[in-house]
Amino acid sequence: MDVVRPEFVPDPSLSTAEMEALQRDIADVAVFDDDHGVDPAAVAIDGPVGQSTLGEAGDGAADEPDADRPLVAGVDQAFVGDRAVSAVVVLRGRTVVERAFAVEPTEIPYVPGLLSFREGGAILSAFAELDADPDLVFVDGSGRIHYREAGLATHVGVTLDVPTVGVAKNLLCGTPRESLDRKLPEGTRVPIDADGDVETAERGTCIGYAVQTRQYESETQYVNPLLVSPGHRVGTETAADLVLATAAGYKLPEPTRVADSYADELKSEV
DNA sequence: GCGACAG
DNA sequence: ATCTTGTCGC
Repeated sequence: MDVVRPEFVPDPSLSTAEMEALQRDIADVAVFDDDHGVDPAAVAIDGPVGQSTLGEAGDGAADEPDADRPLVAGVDQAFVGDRAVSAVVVLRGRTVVERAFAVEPTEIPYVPGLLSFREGGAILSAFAELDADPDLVFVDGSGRIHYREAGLATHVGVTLDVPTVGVAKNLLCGTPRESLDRKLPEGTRVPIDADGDVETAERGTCIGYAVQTRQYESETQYVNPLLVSPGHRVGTETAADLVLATAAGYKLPEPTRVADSYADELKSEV
């Protein structure tokens, strides 16, 4: 996959003010509505909990049950010393059809709100190595849940012009409509509203959801929800639907989970 | 000055 | 993100 909007490629050498200005430009062209053709039901991974399997080279369409299903990718980063490893995995249903990666030196430290300038370059390089063009990409981090509505998932989605969903484990900004500090049942979603920290959105606008993909049986112990938001060309509600549909018995959606372990695997080899 | 802050 | 042992549970 190649960059479609070169003017948005993250440049770590920009000043903070320039980075923030670029994010505003990105948010201006980002589409937080459905424009993707992916039916959550078509990407749903159901049945018993099981690991995604690597597709075999000789698989023909005849015995491939997922042949007509959408391609969904997951991307995740790991760090080795001063280098970032970005790993992309493409799934069709539960089958891994392609993997790609890139290793690049980290130019700048992590700064909340400017994550895409630290990790975006490696991600784009990994996608440049990818032959497939996925119908949807899950990115590890926020999308619209961001100070300028231009988080990592939005930045990557707009630059590649591919539908993306942001999946984060922690909340960057915004206010949950109800407390998340309690045990939420599996399948629950709690709206995240823009607050004073979100400069570009009217206060009260729903910019994402806390999504409970998994929960324990136990009464006292509980799993924290994921924080899901549109990256690009996906609506807020649909972003939550897609995450719930692709969570196969684990907290993380399957594409993200598989990209996670691939990044770990690469870390040992690099 | 103090608190908050994706990965 | 990363540094790390044991431990609870299916």
